[in-house]
Amino acid sequence: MSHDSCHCILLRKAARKVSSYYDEALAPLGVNIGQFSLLRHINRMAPVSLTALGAAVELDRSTVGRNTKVLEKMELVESAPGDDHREMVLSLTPAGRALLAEGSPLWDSVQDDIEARLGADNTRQLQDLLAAL
Amino acid sequence: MSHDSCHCILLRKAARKVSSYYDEALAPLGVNIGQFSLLRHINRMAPVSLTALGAAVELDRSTVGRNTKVLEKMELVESAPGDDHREMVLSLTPAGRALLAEGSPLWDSVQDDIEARLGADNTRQLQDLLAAL
DNA sequence: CATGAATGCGTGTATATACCCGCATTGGGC
DNA sequence: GCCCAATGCGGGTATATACACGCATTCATG
Repeated sequence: MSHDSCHCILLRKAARKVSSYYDEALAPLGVNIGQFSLLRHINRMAPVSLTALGAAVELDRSTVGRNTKVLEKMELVESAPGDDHREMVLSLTPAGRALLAEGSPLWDSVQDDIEARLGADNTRQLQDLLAAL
Repeated sequence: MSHDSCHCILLRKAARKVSSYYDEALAPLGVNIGQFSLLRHINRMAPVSLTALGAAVELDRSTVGRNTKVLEKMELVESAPGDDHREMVLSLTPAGRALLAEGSPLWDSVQDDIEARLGADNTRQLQDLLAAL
């Protein structure tokens, strides 16, 4: 069987490699794919709490908190106390929205490259397989 | 198209999720899948330098150095200066070999579970697709 | 309305991962 | 045999990620 290559390690390698594609494309904007993905989610969900954002991106709340703090320092995201004073609600700054607009075509192009390399059927198949894990 | 879900983010999610399967199985031994994978490689390649090990697992040398340092503290791996005095060569301690023997069936069982869930054909397909990325 | 449970966060700690810099050692050209 | 380039490493820094703990706030129940 395939009892030599660990599925987990192969997945990690693939994730690192593919991440680097997106990171390179977004590098001119000074953000990486993880940050860009967060910006997209914040844009769509704003004003959004850390907990809700974490649930949406399936990352630990503390992870999201630390990652968004970097985006705040870059002045792409701003946070304010929510109506519920326990919450911090996040939204994009104008600069954040601008970056999203600039980055979208770059993101699209990486996405298209990957789909072109794999083919449409294989792309769908890959997504299905990943979801089935 | 699939222009909503980022291939990269999906891959990362899948990698985290699958990693957790292996991690849970190996938890009784006190190591995670990344460490277990390193132990396997060191066992196969010993005595091996950090640079060679990094090339084998496709990780940065400094990453491998830091990860193996943890394994050294656990006394699963030992390091010694190589013939070339710039190199540090790694090998498993008896405890490391014992852990590898104990862990192998646990690793196999996660591997089997995944393959059973996907099916043999899909497993192969997934590996091919990951390699094509 | 008062109090204990639940919720939301920040921080500490640990691993994973990369890149860069500086130091030590080695090796090749002369 | 000497010197400079190449190689190997450690440590600094930065992000990614999770879990556990403690604090503040809210809410539900009596």
